[in-house]
Amino acid sequence: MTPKQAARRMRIEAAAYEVLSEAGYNSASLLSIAKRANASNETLYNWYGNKQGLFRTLVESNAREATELLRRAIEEDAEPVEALEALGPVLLALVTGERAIMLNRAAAGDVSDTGTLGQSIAAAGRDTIAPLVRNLLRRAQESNQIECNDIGQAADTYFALLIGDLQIRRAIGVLPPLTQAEIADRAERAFKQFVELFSP
Amino acid sequence: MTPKQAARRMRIEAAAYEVLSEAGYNSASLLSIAKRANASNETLYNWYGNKQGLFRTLVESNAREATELLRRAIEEDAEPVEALEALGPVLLALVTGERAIMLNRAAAGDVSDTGTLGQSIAAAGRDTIAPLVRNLLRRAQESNQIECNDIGQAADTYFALLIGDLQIRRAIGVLPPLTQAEIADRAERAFKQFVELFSP
DNA sequence: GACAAATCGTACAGATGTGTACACTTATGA
DNA sequence: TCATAAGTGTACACATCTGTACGATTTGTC
Repeated sequence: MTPKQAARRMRIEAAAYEVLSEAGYNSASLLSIAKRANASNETLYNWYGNKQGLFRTLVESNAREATELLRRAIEEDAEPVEALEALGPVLLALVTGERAIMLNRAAAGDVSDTGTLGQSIAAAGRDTIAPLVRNLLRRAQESNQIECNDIGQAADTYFALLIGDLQIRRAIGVLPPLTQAEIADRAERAFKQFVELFSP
Repeated sequence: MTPKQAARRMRIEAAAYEVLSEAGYNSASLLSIAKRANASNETLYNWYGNKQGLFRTLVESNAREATELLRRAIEEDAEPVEALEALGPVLLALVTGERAIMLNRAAAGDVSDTGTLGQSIAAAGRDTIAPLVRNLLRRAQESNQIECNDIGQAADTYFALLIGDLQIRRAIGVLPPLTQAEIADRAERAFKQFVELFSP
């Protein structure tokens, strides 16, 4: 893979996001993406196989960046409860952000087709983050900062309080992107409510 | 509108659900729906205008039934807290049910197109239910059964605890339909946590 | 600089969707 | 019973997407 090819790939994936944003998943044909990227559609077919393949790589690279960001937000703090508090705004901004929402819409459109996009999103998203949060909660439990029988259920409750139905409302287009202030508010409230529910 | 026409409409809308279920929103063409219903596509265009129009009526009739169901669940109990407890499983079953999820997927696919489906879902769904819940909470507050500064925020918290990210996970196809037991469990847990957070 | 590989631009066949048109059939109502 | 309205089945023009093909051009490598 030459540097030029890497740049080409970035240009193509940027074009894919642009077209996805303007036209939506159904109307985002490989042809239109190729044109936007000044690339040949034959190249796209060679590289990604088909539309699902292209968007699957989008999901994966997006998730890789996101996971890295979250991992940093968590591991900067040695103190688990503080780490949880720091995680909130970052995670909330990510999952309600424009890119994540567009990819979720794409996955919803792909369910009756291949269903692979949703699987990729879940695998790289929740299935990667939830274990991190469970670890955090386990450490908090061991140092008697929180109290719960079922770590998994506690993690679920945290996600529910933090994210709630924001994602689906963003996905169906009835909720504009959240402002920084809204994100901070909601994350703080979710954290406080979580602590209230699970404090010893 | 003759009875025969009403039956025809029901047949067409049932066909629309069938095709939607099998092929997804993008692939559900008016032509395929017309064929499935043994109807002429010209009739569909006359009656509904276009694809969005057809699915918008689906959303609206589905929401009308759902709201009626919820209103009954609430108003059977004079006691607001009991009504809230009774509402949980009904609401959860509705919003994670196959029809609601298919319509949400359709709305996600329609965002970059007309965006009207999402608006209809929100108008007939959350925007209709939330006021009912807020009324319930206000009554509970007046009889000192719960305590909160902001009714709207409390209602949000209730929805977050009850529904969480189940809808989006159902929509992208990574979560199978919930069983009766799962619905009952989750509703009970959400109710208990809500009470714990907002009891005086 | 020359050769080989990768990529572009364009074209193509086949399939499908949209929205409209029209002759023929069925239902509605006086 | 008969005239009018409504609906069916089929066809059409137009547009678009998919996946493939191929000569021309650019890029990487020796």
